[in-house]
Amino acid sequence: MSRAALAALAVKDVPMRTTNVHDQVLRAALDLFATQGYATTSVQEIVAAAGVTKGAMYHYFASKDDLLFAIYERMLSLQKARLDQLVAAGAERGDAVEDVLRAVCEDVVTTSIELLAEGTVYTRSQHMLAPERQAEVKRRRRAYHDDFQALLERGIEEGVFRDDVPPAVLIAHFFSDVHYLPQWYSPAGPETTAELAEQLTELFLRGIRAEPSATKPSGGKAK
Amino acid sequence: MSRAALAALAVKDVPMRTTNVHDQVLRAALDLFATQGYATTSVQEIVAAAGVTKGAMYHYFASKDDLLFAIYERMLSLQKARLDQLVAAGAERGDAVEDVLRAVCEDVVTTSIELLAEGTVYTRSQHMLAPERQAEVKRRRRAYHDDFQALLERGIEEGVFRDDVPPAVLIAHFFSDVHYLPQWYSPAGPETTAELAEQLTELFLRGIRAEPSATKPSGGKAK
DNA sequence: ATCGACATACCGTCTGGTCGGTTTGCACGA
DNA sequence: TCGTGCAAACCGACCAGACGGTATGTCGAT
Repeated sequence: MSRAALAALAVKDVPMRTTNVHDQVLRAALDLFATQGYATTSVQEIVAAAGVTKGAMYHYFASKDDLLFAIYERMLSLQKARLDQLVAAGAERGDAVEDVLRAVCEDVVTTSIELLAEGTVYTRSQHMLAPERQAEVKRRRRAYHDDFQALLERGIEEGVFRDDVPPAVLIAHFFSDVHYLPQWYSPAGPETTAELAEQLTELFLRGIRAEPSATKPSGGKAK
Repeated sequence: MSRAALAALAVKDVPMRTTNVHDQVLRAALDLFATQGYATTSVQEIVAAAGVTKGAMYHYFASKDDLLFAIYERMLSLQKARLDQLVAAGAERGDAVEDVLRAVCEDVVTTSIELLAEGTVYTRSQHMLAPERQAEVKRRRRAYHDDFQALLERGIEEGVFRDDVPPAVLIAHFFSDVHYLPQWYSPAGPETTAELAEQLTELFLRGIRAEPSATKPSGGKAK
């Protein structure tokens, strides 16, 4: 059931509204922002690429900034929903922390590859957002990290993850991989998305696992 | 000796020319580009912050783009020089691959923290460079990665690093940490730079080491 | 007749870059 | 020591154009 629910959260299903213009403009903006950057893309270019007029665009969006924020909003909502979904499913099944974390990490990588253009924009253009919007993005990302951190801390308490590195560093270590994807990953490359997600997740997990030596007396829960 | 040579490559020693104006303008540009972004910073702002006039600036720099490229140039030269230095020193001493790699990684992290502003600009503004300049940056970074990859491949051949993940993925896994630093690291944070460099390097190395099981018959070289 | 969905023409602002001119630093001959 | 010449350093007013955004109008559906 939860698996089906997760599948229902596929990228394409997150609404870009039903209006055609809204849709088209946002798609064109995402594409242009990702390839040319926000500042170097004019509203004229966007509406031309979308096949609409400036009047139409400004009927649906308050400003160019609004257009940019819509891209962030969509991405943040989607990723947060998937994370919540996976954590809830893991809790329901009583999965071991490491299994939940592995599922989460692989999902984040996979989703980030599907949202490669959004990822490019996210990294490059965050500082172009209006200050209040920037704060909103930070707030949302913070909320996301908190959920992720809770997972890590549970693992640390259970003794399966190392406790000699601050959780903040562990988080940065993982999300660096995710945020770096748009800068090197090419769909034309040799690996499949799933393989890459597995590999990156494995590298991360291997790095953060507690040393097998000096196991605590607390009962280890086998898978 | 090589240690002294490395120390001689400190950040501050890389020339920003001796002319005061050149110096001042570049510093102001770096600062503003890092905080506001390239496109949203006007030449007027830069020269005002540097305390010079536009005429003076255009006497030393051909264009705004030139200003941006100078920042990249400086950073790339410095990092490449340090990498070469460390690899050469390791070869001279006959160090084990893992020790050389550890030294390199820690140095990259440390240097990247010293060049935090440059790192911010690097990630955000690469697409604003003139196409030829963009290609030049890519070329330089490629050269850097090739040296790094040689190190990894030597380790893989010797059996100390895992061979079930492509080197390209291993490289991305490490440099993601480096490139992500400007987005989360704060000098006001709890860890010292050296600690953080050690931690990130350790996480990386732990991830890429070959499994201790199934050791190859080739003689393992103990440290 | 009212309203949402657009189209079109237009505006004020700001930008990167230029250019003619002036000042400064300095070698050199008398 | 002083003038002289000359190039490099520097000034700042100016420009052409592009940009985000708006005001006003049209049109079909209800």
